[in-house]
Amino acid sequence: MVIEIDFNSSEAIYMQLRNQIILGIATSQLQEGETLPSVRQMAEHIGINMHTVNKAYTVLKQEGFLKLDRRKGAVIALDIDKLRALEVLRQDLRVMLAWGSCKKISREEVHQLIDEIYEEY
Amino acid sequence: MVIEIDFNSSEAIYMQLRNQIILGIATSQLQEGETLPSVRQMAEHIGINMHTVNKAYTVLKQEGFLKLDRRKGAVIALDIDKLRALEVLRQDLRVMLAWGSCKKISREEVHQLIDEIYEEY
DNA sequence: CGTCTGTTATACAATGCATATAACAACAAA
DNA sequence: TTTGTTGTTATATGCATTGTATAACAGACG
Repeated sequence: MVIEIDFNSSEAIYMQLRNQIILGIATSQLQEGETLPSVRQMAEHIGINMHTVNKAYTVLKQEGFLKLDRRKGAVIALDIDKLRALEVLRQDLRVMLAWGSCKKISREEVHQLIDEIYEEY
Repeated sequence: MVIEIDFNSSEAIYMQLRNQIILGIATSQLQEGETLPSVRQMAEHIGINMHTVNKAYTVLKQEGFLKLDRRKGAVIALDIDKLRALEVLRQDLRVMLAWGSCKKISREEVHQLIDEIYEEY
């Protein structure tokens, strides 16, 4: 799986890495049980510091996407709390859709956008 | 319109204020041409610093929600670049839906969530 | 033993956030 | 014209975040 970091982005590097790994899981490029490169390997590969990768992994662990094992390294392991996830998603979508609504994006256009994005999976 | 800031939130105060104003516009509690309280009044009202309000207003201006007038103060004025807005929304939704997909939230559940949120408008 | 793993600690510089005080120019109303 | 308001700008301080750097530790494996 290809990881690309935009060093000119205002988004934190560890968040970019987090997002790309989540996208990788959603698109089945990364599958449950699969191991990610170690923090040192990944850091070397991307050209960033070890601790920045470690922070991304720690966040992913906290969010229920990874399990960190001293033996095996970072393993994709999904912990699913669906009710909680739906509530988080609802709060995030509220602001985002309000933003879109102000930009005159209709409900139908949002639905279409959702379908287009889900086609990528 | 009631503004409520959560000082314990990890989200920046100026972003909370920005989001609530956007929600206010989307729900028609704030309408085009209406003036917001001045930076000093709003700061006094919420109990935060003037510059924090100013930053929120500046962001909203930059995003095309406000016009700042030395005479009238901060006026709701929507500048709509729909093509650009759709692209921004798509990028944000991609990560968010990937996150939800990992949490086993189906396409249909997202559609339903969208409808529920749009009901609030 | 040597090498890998995640983990932790410390330090440093740069940036972002929030506050504080102060001043300025432009406008409105007294 | 004076007074008060507006957004705007400047400077300063304290604190947290971000990213980097170096280092060490304990557990696991060959």
